[in-house]
Amino acid sequence: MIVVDRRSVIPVQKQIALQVKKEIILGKLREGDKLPPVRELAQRLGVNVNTVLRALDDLVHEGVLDVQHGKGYFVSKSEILPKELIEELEGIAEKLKSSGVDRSLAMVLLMEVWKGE
Amino acid sequence: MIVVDRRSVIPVQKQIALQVKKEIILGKLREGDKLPPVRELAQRLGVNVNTVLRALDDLVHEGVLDVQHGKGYFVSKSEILPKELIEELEGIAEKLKSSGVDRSLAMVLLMEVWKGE
DNA sequence: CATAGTGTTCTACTACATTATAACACACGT
DNA sequence: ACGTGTGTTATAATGTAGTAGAACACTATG
Repeated sequence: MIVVDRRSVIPVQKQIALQVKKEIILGKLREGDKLPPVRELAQRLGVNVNTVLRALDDLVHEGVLDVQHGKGYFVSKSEILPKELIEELEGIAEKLKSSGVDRSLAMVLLMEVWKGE
Repeated sequence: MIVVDRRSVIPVQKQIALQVKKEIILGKLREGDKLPPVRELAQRLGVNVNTVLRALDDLVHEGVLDVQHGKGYFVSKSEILPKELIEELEGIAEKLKSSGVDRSLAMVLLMEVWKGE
């Protein structure tokens, strides 16, 4: 399920790109799958077609999607994340919330601990 | 250590606010501690004074900081995060990286798993 | 070859984060 | 009372994300 949060500080364009990648890594979108038409996506998300277009173009440049003029956007590669990792993440999310950490702060902490790359 | 990433899609203003909160929750800034002068912070971070000011004002409104005209900004409340949680986060960060997940995608996954709030 | 479904490009407009610069206001030590 | 260090406010200029709307181009199907 792809959604955008208009209150977020993260540009809608980036949110869409990241959400598509998320769907892929969670295995909900698989190699070869066709994405909905850009106009439909735009309407569903309540954003402009151009915004969707720019998001998907970024993913094409990254090699995640594949586009065919007149046909549509397709998933070109998919690496699925182990389910255990997701569960582990869920556990940590709960603990952080219990400690009074909110979404944004959780992200910063994860980044603080990321190091490298 | 507070830093801003100019390439990030997250507004500098927000980055600064989040970084200060991070320093507090990690225990590096404690209740009553005085922050560096806004001009000094601005120079150190390579941003404009106004930007620092807006970031800190947000934190004042949140009740995290306390400001005294002519004196400075002070930490007004501090809740420190358990060290085990940090270590747990570090562990999962490593695993995610091994699975080819990058910074941005890691954030999206964390948010996906967050639910509620 | 006509039509419907798709992606593509362009231009104009708006909103907002950020910068730059300056002037103003409060606190404290001398 | 002054000067230095601090926060505060205001204005103008710039850059980028996002919107809106239209026209264009490719693909498949009948």
